[in-house]
Amino acid sequence: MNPQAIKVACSNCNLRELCMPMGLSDHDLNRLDDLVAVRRKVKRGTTLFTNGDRFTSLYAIRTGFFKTCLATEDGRDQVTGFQMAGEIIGLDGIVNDQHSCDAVALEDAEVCVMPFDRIEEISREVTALQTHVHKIMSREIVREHGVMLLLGSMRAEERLAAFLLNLVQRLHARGFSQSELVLRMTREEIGSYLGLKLETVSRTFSKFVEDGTVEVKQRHVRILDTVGLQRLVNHNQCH
Amino acid sequence: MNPQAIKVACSNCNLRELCMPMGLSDHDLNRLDDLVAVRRKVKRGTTLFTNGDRFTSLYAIRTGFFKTCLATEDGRDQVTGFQMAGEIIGLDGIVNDQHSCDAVALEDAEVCVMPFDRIEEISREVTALQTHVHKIMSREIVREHGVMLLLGSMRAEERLAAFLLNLVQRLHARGFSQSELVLRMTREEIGSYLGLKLETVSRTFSKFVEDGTVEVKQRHVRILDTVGLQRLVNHNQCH
DNA sequence: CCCATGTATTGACTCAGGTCAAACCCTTTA
DNA sequence: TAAAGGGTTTGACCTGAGTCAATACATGGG
Repeated sequence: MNPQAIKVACSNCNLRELCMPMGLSDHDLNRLDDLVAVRRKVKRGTTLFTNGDRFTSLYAIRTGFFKTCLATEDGRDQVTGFQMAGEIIGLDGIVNDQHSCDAVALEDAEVCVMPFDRIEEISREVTALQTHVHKIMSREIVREHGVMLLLGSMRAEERLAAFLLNLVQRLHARGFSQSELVLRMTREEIGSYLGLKLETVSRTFSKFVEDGTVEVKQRHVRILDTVGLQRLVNHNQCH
Repeated sequence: MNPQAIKVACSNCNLRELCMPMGLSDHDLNRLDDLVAVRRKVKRGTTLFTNGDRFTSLYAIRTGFFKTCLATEDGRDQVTGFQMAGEIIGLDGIVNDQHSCDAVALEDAEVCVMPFDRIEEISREVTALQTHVHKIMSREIVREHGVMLLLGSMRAEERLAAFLLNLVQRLHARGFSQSELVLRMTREEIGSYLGLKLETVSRTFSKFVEDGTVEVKQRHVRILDTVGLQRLVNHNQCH
């Protein structure tokens, strides 16, 4: 039996409080059960979709960790986000019926494939889903505003602090520690996301360690002074 | 008679090819005529909405020019975009039922107020509108990806070149010149958007003038070498 | 086990863009 | 007409982050 043929259903998924079905009533939840066509496994280092691929579906991450990135012909490469379980990727493809960035698995991952025409169909009937889809897209817009603020006006330390706090907060919402995390991405990928070179990321980590703000052992990070990091982000040097 | 009570209709709006009704059939178009509740005038320098305002509506710009910006308590201020006729603002408010940025008119403006619950209602029945709303949000996400690329990996000249080309291209789609434009915003606002200080924006303009790429007289800009600007954006220094 | 390879750290030096300050220009108001 | 006040330009100088290079560390394959 094809492993992709296993019947999948949102209604008994352990991510339902976090993912697409968030906030739906039990009744509406059942309507969602034919939303997910199949699940798909994505091996570490491979892409779920790439720039130019025809857009057909949104993807809900079940397990694993992704980056999305924009690569230009002239060799620029910008990481536009890191996504974890319960988050939705593929929204970039809607506008032109083709994807405009790459989604790369940073560790072995599994996603729920949700054909977009089915999403539109169901959300015409299930108001709560319609609203939820709108909120997901709006949330992404607001997140990106935050990244613009970060890239446009923060210094290296502030950027890295904001990045760590954001990651740990999202992990905590998934039941992980508030203070410990394992980075799934390289220093270079962090740097790309934050508009810094990998050396600067490394140096800034070292600075935080010197200050006693965090402990770093390779990709394992323990935050010792959350408030200190928050102060860094919220109070720029003029204050 | 209250000027806001004038009956407004998308079906005979001169922006209908560009704005919310884009791509709708005549039949669907008529369904949109009760989408716009009222029009609202916004004087130069005043806000259409600000951070924290309760979200009720999206706004289609009929005339005038806006900036959206994010202000933080500690005095950072990031311009997240500039919007012109036919563009939709307010998408940031959907996710938390309140706006998370300010929309400021840079010149006297008029917008069509579209209550969001009505948008959701109509788009449950008019598939083309549903799709269009999704595309508008996706377009905004993709636009912001582009800004992240700009802020994360471009040098000052490349940023300003990309900015000018983007503006002139959008103006051209509205029937204006491909090579001449009037900036509606200050150097400081351009700088905020591009992650640069106003002095750097000014210097970079001067550099372009020296190179014969553009002519600048105050806020009037004439692009003399579009291809040169495109080369700047597309080929970074390694190539 | 060692070696190869990808990743990370650290140091020395450079430079693009920021900062501070002065001068200028254009518009508005008295 | 002058004075005031945004907004803009330009110069001189400074600094945070980039660049280049050497070294160290970790992991997986043979």
